[in-house]
Amino acid sequence: MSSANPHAWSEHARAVLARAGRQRGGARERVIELLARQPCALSAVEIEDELRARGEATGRASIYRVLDLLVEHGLAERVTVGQGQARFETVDPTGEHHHHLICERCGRLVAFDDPGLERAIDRVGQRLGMRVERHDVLLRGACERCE
Amino acid sequence: MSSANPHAWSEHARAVLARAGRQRGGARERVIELLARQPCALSAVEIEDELRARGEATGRASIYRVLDLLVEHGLAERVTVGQGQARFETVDPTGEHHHHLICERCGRLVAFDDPGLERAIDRVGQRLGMRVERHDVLLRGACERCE
DNA sequence: ATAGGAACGAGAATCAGTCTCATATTGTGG
DNA sequence: CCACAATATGAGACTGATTCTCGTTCCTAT
Repeated sequence: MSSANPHAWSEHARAVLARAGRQRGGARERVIELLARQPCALSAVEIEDELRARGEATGRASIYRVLDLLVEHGLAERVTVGQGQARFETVDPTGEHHHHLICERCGRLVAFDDPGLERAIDRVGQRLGMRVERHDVLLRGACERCE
Repeated sequence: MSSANPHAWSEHARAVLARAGRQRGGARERVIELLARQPCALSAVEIEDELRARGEATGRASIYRVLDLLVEHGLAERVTVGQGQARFETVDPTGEHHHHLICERCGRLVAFDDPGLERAIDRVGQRLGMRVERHDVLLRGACERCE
């Protein structure tokens, strides 16, 4: 789930990085632009392939660097959906966040948010005396279309 | 978190696999026995090393095969904690399950369960019209010791 | 005891992700 | 506009986990 306005996110991302003293660069620009217009999380390999397909081939190392940088600055989130690869998606500047639900029939990945779930997680953290800084929730099952 | 009674789990696992028409075999037996007595999730590599250390060296392919088989039959669960490797742990035959909380300072992995969280997840599924068959929850932060 | 399907194991292959290092860009101060 | 120092980039080697291949060995129902 990218922000409703892809442009807003990419602008925001550029601003945050500039403020952090980062110079601009082609690879970064390409990754940011691509990520900005995605409806849901992409893996690094998908990004690499997609950029190459568009004739904007970009070094793998740069892609991972940009992704790390975005995550580090809270601009993107690393989503671990499957077994072996991480996916990345933009984080809404307003701070809203969400979780995913994956249909094990068709592979569709859907984002959702739920205040009740967030509250339940907060309570767990308190109960266990742990400072929960982040949490990943992934629901697996059959989506409406596949049921 | 294995079942309170490791013996019960390994017996159960053997029974389920026998019922499924699987033959017995040394590698499987070794992995099941090892898994049965673990307090928490082990990675495939840890299993391989631990077995070798005990003089029960077992082929890597067999370990992964056994693990897949266990997951397939609902006897074990794949827990994706970090970036690059999966961990596996026994699933209690009674159906009870739990989630994990990882301390990002010391790497300690702790299991917990929480009915409130389960209820919140059920509600999300209903609200979204999805049949949620499984769910993964991972809380990341600082544990009491590290805070 | 034996045939045929399972299970095994060694090691090669794959795949995501990381690292290295030489080169190219960027932005600042002059 | 120029030089320079900091940063960004890319090719490709490398790593570590997992998967694949395939010949061998083990089970178990006749």
